[in-house]
Amino acid sequence: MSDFTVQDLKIRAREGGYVRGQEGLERILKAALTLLIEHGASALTMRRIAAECGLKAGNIAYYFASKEELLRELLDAIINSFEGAFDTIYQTPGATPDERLARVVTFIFEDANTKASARIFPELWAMSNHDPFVRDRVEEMYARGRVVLNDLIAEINPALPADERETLALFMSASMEGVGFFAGYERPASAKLPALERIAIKSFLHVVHTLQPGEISAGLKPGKRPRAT
Amino acid sequence: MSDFTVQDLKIRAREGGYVRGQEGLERILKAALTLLIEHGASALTMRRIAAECGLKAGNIAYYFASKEELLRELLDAIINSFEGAFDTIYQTPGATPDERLARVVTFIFEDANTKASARIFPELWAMSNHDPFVRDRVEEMYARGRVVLNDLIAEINPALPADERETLALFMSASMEGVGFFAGYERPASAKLPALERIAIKSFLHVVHTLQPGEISAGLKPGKRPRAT
Amino acid sequence: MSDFTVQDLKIRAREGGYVRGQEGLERILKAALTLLIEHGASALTMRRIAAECGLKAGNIAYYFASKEELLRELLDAIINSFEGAFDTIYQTPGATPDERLARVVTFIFEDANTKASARIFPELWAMSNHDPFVRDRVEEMYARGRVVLNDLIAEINPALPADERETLALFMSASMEGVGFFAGYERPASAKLPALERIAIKSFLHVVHTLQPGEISAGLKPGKRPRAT
Amino acid sequence: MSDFTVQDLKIRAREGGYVRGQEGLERILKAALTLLIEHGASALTMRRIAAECGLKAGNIAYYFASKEELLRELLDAIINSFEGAFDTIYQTPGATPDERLARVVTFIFEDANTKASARIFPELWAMSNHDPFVRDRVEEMYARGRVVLNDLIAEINPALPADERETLALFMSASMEGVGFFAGYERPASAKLPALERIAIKSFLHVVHTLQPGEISAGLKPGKRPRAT
DNA sequence: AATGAATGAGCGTTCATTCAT
DNA sequence: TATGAATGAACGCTCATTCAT
Repeated sequence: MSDFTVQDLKIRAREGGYVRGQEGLERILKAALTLLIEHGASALTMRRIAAECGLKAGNIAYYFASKEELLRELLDAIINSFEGAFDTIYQTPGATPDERLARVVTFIFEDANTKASARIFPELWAMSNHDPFVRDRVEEMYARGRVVLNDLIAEINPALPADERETLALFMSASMEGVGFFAGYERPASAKLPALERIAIKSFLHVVHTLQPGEISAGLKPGKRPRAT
Repeated sequence: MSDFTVQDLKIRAREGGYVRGQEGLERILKAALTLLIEHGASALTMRRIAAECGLKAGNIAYYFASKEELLRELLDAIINSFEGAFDTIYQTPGATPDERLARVVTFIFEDANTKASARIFPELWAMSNHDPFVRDRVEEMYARGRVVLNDLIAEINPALPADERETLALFMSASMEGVGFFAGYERPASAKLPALERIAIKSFLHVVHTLQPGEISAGLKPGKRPRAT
Repeated sequence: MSDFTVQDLKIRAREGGYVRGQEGLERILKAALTLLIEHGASALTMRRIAAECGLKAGNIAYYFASKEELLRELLDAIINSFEGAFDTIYQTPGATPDERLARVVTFIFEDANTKASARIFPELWAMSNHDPFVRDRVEEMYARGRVVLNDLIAEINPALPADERETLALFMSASMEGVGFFAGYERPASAKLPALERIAIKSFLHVVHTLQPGEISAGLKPGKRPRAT
Repeated sequence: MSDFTVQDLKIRAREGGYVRGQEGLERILKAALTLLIEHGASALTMRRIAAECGLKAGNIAYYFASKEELLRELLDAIINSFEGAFDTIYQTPGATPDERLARVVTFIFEDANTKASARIFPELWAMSNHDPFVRDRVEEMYARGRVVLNDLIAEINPALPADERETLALFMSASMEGVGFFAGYERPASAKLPALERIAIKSFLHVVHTLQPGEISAGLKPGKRPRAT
């Protein structure tokens, strides 16, 4: 995933379609992805997509009943691609759980330094604000990504109950996403990515190792907690 | 700021205008903000803004020479409002630096649970991607917010050199922003915000207290570091 | 007239108006004329006129009930100015009628080489195509200019009946106007103006001197006539 | 050409289009020409053109990428039409050069008495004032028309040097244009066209026959010349 | 006498979509 | 499959005009 490009877009097979039809479908979706990356969601007009893939606007209607349908298929393809990358990379073997956790962080940060990720994710976030379909798909993607973190937390800190484990995974995932936004590809702070990565690994490992069951549960005044650490 | 709403938008005074003109200006910018929050940046068309505030499109052009100018004034007003809130809240006195840091985290997370923040910030991020003006203003706002974190880090861990302090402030700020995205207002995980807040406070305080000068500098394999924690 | 500028615009006195009112009126009309000369009839919008004279668009409505009224007053002022110039210069004394006719031609050609004339007249012609008011005023102006030519023709060739005299005056006037269009100020052929002037004088004088009564009347095949000359 | 109408507009073939597309193109340009003739250049708005030819404004944009492009194609079509007419009529054989010159004058004056010419040319002149593209195309058209006059002058008065011949052709062309403006179709003086035509033929033939080489060159006081005729 | 504020109509243009070919 | 042609709605913006201040 750290070098995901337009070429890697995973596009659904066309039901009962001929080879030619599948080709057209892929050309259209890859053109749309290129535009999304290079010029943002506002560039996703039927005409521009058509121009980008050498077809005419009218022809796109043959493949997609509406623009909305096109966008949803594009979103599916994008998310499938990222999820595929997640699967591959999370399976990377590592000596200890700590090392494997560190490796996941490294991978996420490398990905954030990628043009495709740095451009696509903010667009997805903005879209998901007002399009429930996008919101659900994006949420689903992240949930799937958190599974790996969850497993690692369970290995490192088996005493932690499942819901607290999930909250912790969410914290780490969200934290890394935030760092990606601020210090990703072409961001002014992107030079600080290695240092941020070390901070992330250090603090994540510490909290995973030291979090006590019940420590983050409700009823405790958050303002008081810190001193206890 | 944690309950910032459209009503709180800080709008510049109109020079030499009548009362009616000032009202018009405020109606327009508040209508634009409402649309941004409720329907996203793509809803910011002159006609929709006009309809939202009960004016006609031509009259909007009387107040703003171009749509771009309107958007920039809106952005200024939004950011001024947030910065004003920052100032107020950061000045809240606290017993110890740890407590004040915890309070900042609490504040940020409360704000993330606000509809306005949860809706506005993702839009700003998406706009930033293709509008340098937006990017600069947003970046400037966050930089200003990091100053407070910086000061707190310096109090807690005076040995840390300035650049590492800044990187750490960036990490915390970005981390909180990410959590806000995932667990903010109307997000499925928003119920977990209190727990996430405790994790954030715990891990931030730990890393601020324990980070050694040079520890995050280049030359160290990030994959090896974690074990040291 | 050969050095007519915006400053020379003759503006009607404002009935019962105060000094200040007269000033405003003149500022507006001179601004309009400047725009007409510099940027053409399409630049004559209320806003641009207002901006040109330092007023606001709303204020122009105080002086002129409508844009049409403004344009008609502008047209009156322009035509009065040109007619005034006609009067002055046609009265220039000359030794012989031939010399006076030559002097008129010289004057007309000098005027054609003027920025104001070269810019204003084509606009007037275009306007007059679809605005009867403009057409009538322009026609009236030229008719008045032809009176002088008429008198000169009567002096040189007294045998010519009045209607043929008028036709001849019309021919000369129209001919000069055409040359002005092709070789006037900033036209590619404007360097040829002196030579064109000599051709005009030579041919006009010849035809005025030699035209026989009835020679141009109907009933004669125009295709046959030439050989008789 | 003397009876050039909208129907005769020469419109370029549409490449690779359907029959329907060619029809659409012609409907649009003819509608535009009709508006230019009937209501002037200011009537050439996309919506009015669309209404005139029974299409919708959006469809005009399908044929022409911009209004400017439409206007340029219209101008090309108009000028091609006039030039085509020029070619046809100038080739008309005539007994003597004098007769052929007279015939050209007759033709030009007949054309001036045409609604299309009387309306189109003033608009073209006005457009020329602020649109270099129009200026160049119009100038080119007239230059092409002058070639015929040039050839006739060379036949009648071979001693005249080329540049003086060209100046003389310009004078005649401009003179006729001016007469067309004053006495063309629907002008109050249009009844006098036959008489003006005879004057033109008489005076043109005289000056072409009698002009001496060098006579119109610089150095001679124009005010003195006339007496010599 | 002048400005500020507002309107309704229209501008050139782009958009997603439909449908015949 | 693919294009050409057409539509209706909306876009940002300018216009002349009106009216309260």
